[in-house]
Amino acid sequence: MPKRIFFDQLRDHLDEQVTIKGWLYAKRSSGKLIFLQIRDGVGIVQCVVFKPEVTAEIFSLADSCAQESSLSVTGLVREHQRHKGEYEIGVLDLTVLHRPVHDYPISPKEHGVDFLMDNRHLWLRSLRQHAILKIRAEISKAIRDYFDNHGFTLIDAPILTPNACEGTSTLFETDYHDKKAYLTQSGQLYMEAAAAAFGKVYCFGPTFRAEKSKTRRHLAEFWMVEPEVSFIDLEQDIDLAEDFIVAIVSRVLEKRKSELEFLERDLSYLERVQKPFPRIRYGQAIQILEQAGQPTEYGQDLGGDDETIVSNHFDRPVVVTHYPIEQKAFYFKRDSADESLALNMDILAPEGYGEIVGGGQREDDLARLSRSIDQHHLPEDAFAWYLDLRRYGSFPHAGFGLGLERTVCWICGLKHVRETSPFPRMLTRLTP
RNA sequence: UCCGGAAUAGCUCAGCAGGUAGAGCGGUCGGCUGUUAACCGAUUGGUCGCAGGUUCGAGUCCUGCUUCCGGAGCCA
Repeated sequence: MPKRIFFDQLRDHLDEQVTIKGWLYAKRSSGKLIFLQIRDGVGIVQCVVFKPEVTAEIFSLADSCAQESSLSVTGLVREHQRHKGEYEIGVLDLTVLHRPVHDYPISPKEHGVDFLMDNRHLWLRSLRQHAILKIRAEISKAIRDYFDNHGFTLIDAPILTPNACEGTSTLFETDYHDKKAYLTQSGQLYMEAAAAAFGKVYCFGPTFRAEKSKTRRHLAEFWMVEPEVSFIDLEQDIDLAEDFIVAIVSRVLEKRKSELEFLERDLSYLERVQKPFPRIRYGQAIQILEQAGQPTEYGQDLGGDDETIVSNHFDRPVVVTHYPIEQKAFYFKRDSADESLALNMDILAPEGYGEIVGGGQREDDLARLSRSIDQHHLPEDAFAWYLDLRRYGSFPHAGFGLGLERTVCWICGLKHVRETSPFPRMLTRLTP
């Protein structure tokens, strides 16, 4: 039997006999011809069974295969008769490795979201999900490559934590040898410790939010990358985030263009993602909202609609800085020019995709940080180790967090983050 | 938690003013030598989400519940 090859190797085996293994994606037949669309995890190839070219047994075997049967096919690689540059296989031999015990639930026609999510383990086999998750994998790799190539050290943050990192969101509670523990919602505080040890660090892993959020932008479990850099200020933090986002987008455009095109993504939006990003202050965002006839009171946080209006004013991601300090988490440093403002920044993705980055400069003064913990009604003893970072060689530092799924959602141009995760965990879904 | 919407065949849906349930797809059988969500013919398929109520009669009207969807708040 000829060597088994994958579909991206077909061009190297033109006019040769090969064996491929995969699953039957679709079948069309026409009397003496059967077209088997077979997926092998890499791609899809058309296998043509022509009655005069195979035994009667092979022909009826091909005719009897149901969707998602696993198959081994041996045949001749040739150019597709209708589509130049594509390859097909003229079948000579066929083995059915497994026949589905029931009809495959996902037909080529339309399905509802709930049904598809119930069948997420099978839905992953579809071309659309394949394209999205290939892009997700590319973005994950681009994230690692960017930081690894810029002098950062990967420091894995713990998943199980004793207390809230930020104290605002609800946490998933679990039992830890008769004590309470919580699933992390951010690795940031640990990254601050690591930044003092390694200078430039990042963590990249799953985080958890138990909020009762039920929107297109929320998951209960999502991946976040959080760089933290010693001796930089807010401006340099924004420079980093900007350079980083441009790098990710250009990598996907370079490596996953065919997937983006399959998803019918308008690439011009992504090609416009170049430095510099517009930078506005929270106060200016409020003005934009007023002019747009969507007045938001100064001091209020920007809602989802507000973010969309603001981001629609620009053709690329927009950086919004200097929010009122009361709105932000306890660890942000105040602006020395106006103590009511935080040295923070959010980056809003274009086209209404909302906040993909949140970050800023951290409070590095022991007394001020201690007071802030107090003002936020947080237990100071839980943050004793964190305050130590301000006791022993305190240093200005800044960082940010970027949500992987929201970034994938934006780059792919999807309507909902649930398709960006292989097995999304949401308010109403823990399975499969 | 709040506001809005939905639940009918395996899937996606239709079912008007209450009168005993329908299409497409899928499955099955048959036809076709180039199909691309193939096509053509036949066929299979239902506790109308659950529990009450109104009525001679409820998929349809009313009440409660459940589940899901969209959004708000919160956030990445």
